[in-house]
Amino acid sequence: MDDGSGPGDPAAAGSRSRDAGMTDSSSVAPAFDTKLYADGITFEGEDATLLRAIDDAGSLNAAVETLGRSYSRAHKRLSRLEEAFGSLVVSQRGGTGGGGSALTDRGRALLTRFERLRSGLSGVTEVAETVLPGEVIARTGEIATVETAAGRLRALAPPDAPAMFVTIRADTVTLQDADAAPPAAETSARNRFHGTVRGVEHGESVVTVTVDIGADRPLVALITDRSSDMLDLEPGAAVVTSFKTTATRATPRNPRE
Amino acid sequence: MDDGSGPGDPAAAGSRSRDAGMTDSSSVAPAFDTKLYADGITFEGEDATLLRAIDDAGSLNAAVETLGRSYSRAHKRLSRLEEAFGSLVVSQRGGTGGGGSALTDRGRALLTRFERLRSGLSGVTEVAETVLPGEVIARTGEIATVETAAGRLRALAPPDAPAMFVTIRADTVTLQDADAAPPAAETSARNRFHGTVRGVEHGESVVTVTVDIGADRPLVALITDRSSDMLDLEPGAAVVTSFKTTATRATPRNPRE
DNA sequence: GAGCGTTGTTCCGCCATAGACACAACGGGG
DNA sequence: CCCCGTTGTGTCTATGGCGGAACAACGCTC
Repeated sequence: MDDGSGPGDPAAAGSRSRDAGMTDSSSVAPAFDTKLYADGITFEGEDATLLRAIDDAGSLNAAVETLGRSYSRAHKRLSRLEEAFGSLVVSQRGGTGGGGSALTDRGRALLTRFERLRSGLSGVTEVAETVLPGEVIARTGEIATVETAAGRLRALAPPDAPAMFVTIRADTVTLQDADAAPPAAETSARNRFHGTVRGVEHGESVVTVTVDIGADRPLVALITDRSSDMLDLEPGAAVVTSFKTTATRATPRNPRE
Repeated sequence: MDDGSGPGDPAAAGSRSRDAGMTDSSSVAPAFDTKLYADGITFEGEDATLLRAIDDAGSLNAAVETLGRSYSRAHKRLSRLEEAFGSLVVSQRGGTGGGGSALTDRGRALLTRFERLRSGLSGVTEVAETVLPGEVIARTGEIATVETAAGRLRALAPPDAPAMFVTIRADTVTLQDADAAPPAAETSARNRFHGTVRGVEHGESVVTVTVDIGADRPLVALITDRSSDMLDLEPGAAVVTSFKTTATRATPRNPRE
């Protein structure tokens, strides 16, 4: 089951135009399936909803009823999952109400583990990012130095590709006051660019700031409104942007992209 | 197709013990499927490998031959994909060698977009993280203040859950010299904890540092060896750890976990 | 002891998916 | 002009997954 766009419809992730697809390149939305692998099978979205339904309903029968699935299949699936993941549900046959099923601690833990992973993955698809084209000019191990329009930066990069896209997640970008910017030496070395604020877009309690750093596309930073107030950000303001190299990733690109 | 563990076998992501599954809770490995959604269908891992094979082989026929798939199915799949994503391949019927197929710029761009997404998602499953249990004590919009064993921190959190797990990705944690730690006011406000280095594990050009910050589990930070040298990190050293609240996510947990 | 609703297990059949196969169209090369 | 290998299209078939149904076992309640 697709759970790549948070709860509900995968189409909800990006605003798409229904008509085209031919011309509008922005109509393709990133998505993903969350999985937990063990021993040979993977615990997926459908399995998570099944466990949740059992937890709610108190019986496998009632669970598959509400989900519109078949009992036999769900039971088999549960058996296979328990071979790999251990006991997930305890079932009583006979007794009050005819019996029932309930999640074990392990089953409940697996469910929260799944949700935790899903939350982390959803960050990749939901958070804005800026991608800068560049060329690798040096490399030490898994870290490459990439020359971009904004300047040189260091990022995790796969080997053997001279042309790269560097993608910088907005939630990893830190903004600092341009005047009081501390010297780079006394913190963990980081990618650091001076820029001027282009736009400030307020969310509920979070602010998306676009900063011109000399590239053709601005750097996007996601910070709390509290931070935004402290730095009193407004268009035209000078800021220092910084982001860790271990948090930015480069991927190969076609040289003429 | 499963691509949640990088290229190849999904089992490669975590070292698992083949025998159990019953007792070893760490034998479950996170994984994912990368998807690009457009108009009604999703471009998935299989589609990506098909496009790559076409790009390599120069013809759809040779591509499906090397992949062991059927021509008819691959052709139909391509047609459906192109309805949603636009022209992905150009094909010539007849001519030298009987004809052939090649990727369009759009097709190649879709491929790199897919790979870029996959790279970002793989960061979630590959990078170490520390998860701290805690209780929500305040909330403003999508940001919650969570009380943990290490102290209070702020994180993105779903509504309506008092008990939370806060997960902090190692690549979002910044280390600073404890002596020269700048005041928190002049940067974007961040979660900040004093701690002492417990372990330093060297990778190829990257260092994993575990820092005791007062919780029962240490905070894990992933920094470059260059940064590690500058801070001259070693067990027992005092450091200041900091991480952005927009980069840390909280997920509901069972109160007794 | 009968009734009830659940678990646990098996078997059957439907249907969607994918491979296998066939065949026309195409266009350069020998 | 024929040959070739590819594209493009349709059809047949096998397989796997899933729903549906049937039935025994179970244990509390009445």
